[in-house]
Amino acid sequence: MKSPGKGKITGRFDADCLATREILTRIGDKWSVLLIVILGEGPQRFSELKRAIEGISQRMLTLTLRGLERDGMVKRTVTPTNPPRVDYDLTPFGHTLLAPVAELALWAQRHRPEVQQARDAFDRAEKKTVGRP
Amino acid sequence: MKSPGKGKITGRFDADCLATREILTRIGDKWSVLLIVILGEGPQRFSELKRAIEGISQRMLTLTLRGLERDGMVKRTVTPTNPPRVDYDLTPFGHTLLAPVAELALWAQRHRPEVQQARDAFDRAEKKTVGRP
DNA sequence: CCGGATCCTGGCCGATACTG
DNA sequence: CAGTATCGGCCAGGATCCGG
Repeated sequence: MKSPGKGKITGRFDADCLATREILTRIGDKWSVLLIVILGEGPQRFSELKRAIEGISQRMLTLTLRGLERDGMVKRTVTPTNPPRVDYDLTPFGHTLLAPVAELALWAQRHRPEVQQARDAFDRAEKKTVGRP
Repeated sequence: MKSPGKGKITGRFDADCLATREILTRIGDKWSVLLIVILGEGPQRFSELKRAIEGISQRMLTLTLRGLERDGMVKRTVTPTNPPRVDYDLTPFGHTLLAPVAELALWAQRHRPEVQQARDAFDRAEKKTVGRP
């Protein structure tokens, strides 16, 4: 988030929407939710995660994990063998987030056709408005 | 694009996580959730929304509303008086999204202190690691 | 194997000005 | 009042090299 202090948003949603925006900024990025869901199935090492996701860059995987770790949702465990081994796991706190996130994911899966349909209809309508022969 | 035709992400999350990413891309932006919540209280006209949010630019309000309308979550109603009047409202479909979103928002409000705390702890620990006197 | 550092690009978003 | 158009800054995020 940005620096608060000047942050007056609506007046009545003050704390509520600030909190919501904060968490949405965390998990609303490109990879966080996916990581949370995958880690929800059990601990994984770095390279497993990287292979599991397959579209993510090493950099973003590291950054996203760091962010989640910083907010207490992910636990990072280093085993100083050679070569080194690093495992990531959801904390109990992270698990409490898993529930509402899964809820949202479920909604997404259930209603995807409707969204697609609405989207197509909208685009068709727009095209008609624009293309006036 | 990596593997055209055979888009394999994780193998089993294929459709699920695609759908999730799609919806998160929609509502994970800067203003969508806020708009959904506000519109959840009833229909509002453009200028009311603009005043209600107070930090949003005219441009982003328009764009966000368009996006939500495109996906079938918001209904736009024009009353061709003079000056013109445009009302926005959640569709029934939009209302079904309101529930899981509210769930998430609730989580955010409930757990904000813990996040803050974890964040602080993490930053302190990092500082200790860096600053070796 | 893990992840830090650096460069670079696309797009998001805000500010402003202009139409109907 | 409601919306479009244009410009510009900023940052997320991908590619790559390097170091432990």
